[in-house]
Amino acid sequence: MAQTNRRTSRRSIYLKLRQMVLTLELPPGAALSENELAASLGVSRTPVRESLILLAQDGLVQIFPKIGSFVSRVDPAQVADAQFLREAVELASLDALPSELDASVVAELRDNLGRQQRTRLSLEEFFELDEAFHHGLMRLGGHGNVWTTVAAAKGHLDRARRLGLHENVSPAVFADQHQEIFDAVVSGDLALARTAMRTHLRAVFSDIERIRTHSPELFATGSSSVPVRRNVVVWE
Amino acid sequence: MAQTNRRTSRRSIYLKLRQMVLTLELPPGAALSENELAASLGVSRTPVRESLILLAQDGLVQIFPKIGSFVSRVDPAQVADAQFLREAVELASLDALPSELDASVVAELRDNLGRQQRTRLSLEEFFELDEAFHHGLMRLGGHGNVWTTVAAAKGHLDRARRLGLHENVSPAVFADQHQEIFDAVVSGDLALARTAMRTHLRAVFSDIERIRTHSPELFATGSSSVPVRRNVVVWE
DNA sequence: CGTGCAGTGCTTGTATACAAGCACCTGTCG
DNA sequence: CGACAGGTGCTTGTATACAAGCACTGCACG
Repeated sequence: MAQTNRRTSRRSIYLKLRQMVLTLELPPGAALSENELAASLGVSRTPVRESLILLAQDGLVQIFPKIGSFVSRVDPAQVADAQFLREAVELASLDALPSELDASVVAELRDNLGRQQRTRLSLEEFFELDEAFHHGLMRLGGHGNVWTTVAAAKGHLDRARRLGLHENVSPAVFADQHQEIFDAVVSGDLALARTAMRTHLRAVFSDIERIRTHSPELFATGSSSVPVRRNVVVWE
Repeated sequence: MAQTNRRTSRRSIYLKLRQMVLTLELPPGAALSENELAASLGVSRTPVRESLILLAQDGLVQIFPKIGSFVSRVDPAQVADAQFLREAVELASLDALPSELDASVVAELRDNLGRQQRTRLSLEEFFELDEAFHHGLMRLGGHGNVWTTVAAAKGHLDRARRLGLHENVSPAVFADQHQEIFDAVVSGDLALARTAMRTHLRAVFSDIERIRTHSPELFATGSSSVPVRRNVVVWE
């Protein structure tokens, strides 16, 4: 979707920061100083600032003029919105599956599922496979590009999911659900595929409330977002 | 969705330019010079530039480093993507309608439909009512916030629609379809509502190919987007 | 006449300087 | 001892200067 594949420092910084936010390396609520980021990245404020503006439009960062920029807390309402959007789009994509599936994509998905079953799998590796799997399913329906929009809108959902998997749930459960969806798709059983997909997506979603009770400080509390100035560190 | 309600010149410029692009006041392919815009708006390049970056992420502007920025041509593929996303989300929203509808929203929609039937209605007025109508329907299903995401993603679709209505199609047809959807919703006939909605959205969509044959220069041609430097005007 | 090549003027990308404002800290005064 | 006022250091917003590069123009040369 994004048109600038040109390599500019703004783009690389944007991707880097976005990755750090989504992986919780930059946790919700963390303060982001344009000056600090610029210094640590070895560039000026300009590209850093422009990256933060993009992240703010993604809803991953909140910018308070003259106060500061912060990694946005996970907003349960936005998580629910992202879930609704994702379910609507992915189910509709299943309905749009052609009778003859693209063999290369099917093979790719099969390979992907094999990797998901590996025992030694880091969280990040699993998420990467998960993303590729769902994206691949939408490509089968001919709407691979729409995944970009869904992916952009589900930032909050992704962070909540990572919180969930940080706890104790094994990715194996989700891997099995992926396999079930895939089997239904290749066998042409659309009704089963829809049911399996819906079950899968909602299983992912249901974990969030549990996490919220565990780590309420990572979630937004209603509408009163409280920006907290980072303590000034004095060196002497 | 956007978090900065603070009044900054960047935000106002962004909204203004976005409006101008969506209303075709800035036609597809038009060159956007940061310097010219800054001069005409009476500000520096910085806020203008940041606005263009936001518009680029929306897919409404293409920025070619060291070459120029241009209002993106209407990409039929992106139009189709937006159509798919919109249909998926709006139909899913109908499925999520509660048994008891919010009376105030229903009244608002009824009033909206009344205005749509007025004879003397400018194109912009109709589009505003159309937006509010579809947004209201999603609010009935409890997913009003998702409309923001859909609205952001359907920039290409909106411009194509405007091109379509610029020709000769009367908004009255669409107004009647809106009425049909609304009647089905309030009567609780979900199946009819779904059918009517799908018919409506696809009717809107079907016009695009016709427009494309009329004004091919407004559409993107495959992948080879050709940025054309604006002729230099010499004053002497 | 055709071709190549430097000049010129625009473009966006980046860096830096200045402006405006919030929050905390601290000293002073009641 | 408490409260208020101003200093201080950070924040982001905006303006400006410089850097790098593309594309066209027009002249020179074969």
